[in-house]
Amino acid sequence: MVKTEKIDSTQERILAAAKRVFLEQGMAGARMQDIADKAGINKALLHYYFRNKDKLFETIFKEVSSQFFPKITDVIESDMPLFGKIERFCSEYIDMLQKNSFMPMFVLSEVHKQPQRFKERFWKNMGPVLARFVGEIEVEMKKNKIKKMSAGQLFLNMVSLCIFPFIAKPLWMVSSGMDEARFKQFMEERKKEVPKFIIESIKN
Amino acid sequence: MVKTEKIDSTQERILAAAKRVFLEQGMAGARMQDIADKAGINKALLHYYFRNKDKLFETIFKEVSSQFFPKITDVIESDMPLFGKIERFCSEYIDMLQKNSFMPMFVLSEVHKQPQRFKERFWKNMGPVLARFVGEIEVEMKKNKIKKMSAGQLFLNMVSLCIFPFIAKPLWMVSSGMDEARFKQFMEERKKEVPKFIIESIKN
DNA sequence: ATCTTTGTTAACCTTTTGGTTAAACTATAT
DNA sequence: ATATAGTTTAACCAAAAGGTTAACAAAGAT
Repeated sequence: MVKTEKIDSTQERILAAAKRVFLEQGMAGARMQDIADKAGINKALLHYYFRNKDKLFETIFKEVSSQFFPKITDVIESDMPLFGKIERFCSEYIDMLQKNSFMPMFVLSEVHKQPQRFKERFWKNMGPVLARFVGEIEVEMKKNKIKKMSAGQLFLNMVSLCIFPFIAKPLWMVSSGMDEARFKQFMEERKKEVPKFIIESIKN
Repeated sequence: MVKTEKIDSTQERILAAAKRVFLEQGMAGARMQDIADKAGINKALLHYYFRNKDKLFETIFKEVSSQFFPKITDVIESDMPLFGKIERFCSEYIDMLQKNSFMPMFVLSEVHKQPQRFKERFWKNMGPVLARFVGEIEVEMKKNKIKKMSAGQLFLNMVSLCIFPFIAKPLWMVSSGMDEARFKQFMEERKKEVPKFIIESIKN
């Protein structure tokens, strides 16, 4: 029906605008007026759809963060060899971040400012996912396929190498003189470089 | 003289308070009243010392960011072998960040929000520093001491592994269940783990 | 002693910002 | 046609936040 279509389109325009503004400015820096403008609507209408800034933010944060925490499960449960899994994880994760390059800064910055709130509202069953990956790594170590090292450190290395470049992107572009296209290409190379770098380091 | 001492002590209390608040909340989230309270003074006095929020922020940002951008020069110009330099760089940098763990998120988040402003006001002669390090790496590659790879990628890997853990610290603590002490220990181990990880990967 | 400069405060002003209201418009069902 | 429920807006409000003023205190300089 026409009605539903229109409701959806307005709501979607709001969500799209809110996402853009929140990702760029963060919760504290975002202005409701700015969101309304970018959605092409009146500010009151914003409050009609989402009672207040907090509710709107939470909606966006939920959506964005659910994407940010990668579904490692798929990769782990596949029956590839460990190195293949690392390759796939890095490559797919970097690829996803490339399409949402503001995501890491947004999520981590907000968690940074309100870790307690984050823990209470968003941290459901993320623990097991990490634990499973760490577990698998430890198995490979015992089988002597890879060097002995802290699985936690290795995991942190992996995500650091994938995520950090997007957090440092503006700084990196300014200091290296790369433009958007060149940066994209640089990240493209990284999809292969990062897993190679990791595997080279841990293989026995 | 007594006079100067008192001026300094008030100004220093302001700067200390401002640093704390800006590092925790960022420019947009920081409140002048909050800074005044934490410095134990009237809000008007804040404006007496620093004309406005922007000026105060700039003062803090300058100070913090100058620390954040490490003086690689020292390390590079020393006549250690490359691997020694990498070890020293990582270890010293992680050590410094451990004493200022909010620094990375603060600097990068602000650069992220206003890259243009940052470029104009703060980006003086940082280029050469990076270039020099990259240059040295390329020399080692030609001497076949290390594997051939993009020096830019390698440099980005290095800083990623050093900096990212502090950006993800709150998230990591929540998801791994580490407390402050355990995290500190974890980072302590990292001072050796990171350079080891890198060297293991690049050595020929 | 008193004049001047510097430091400090309480009270006030202005702008920004999140949020509300009441009225108008739209579409659909009766 | 008209009642009704949902959508949209202009105008408004209250609180928060940045910033200013004018008066007062402290310390030196004359």
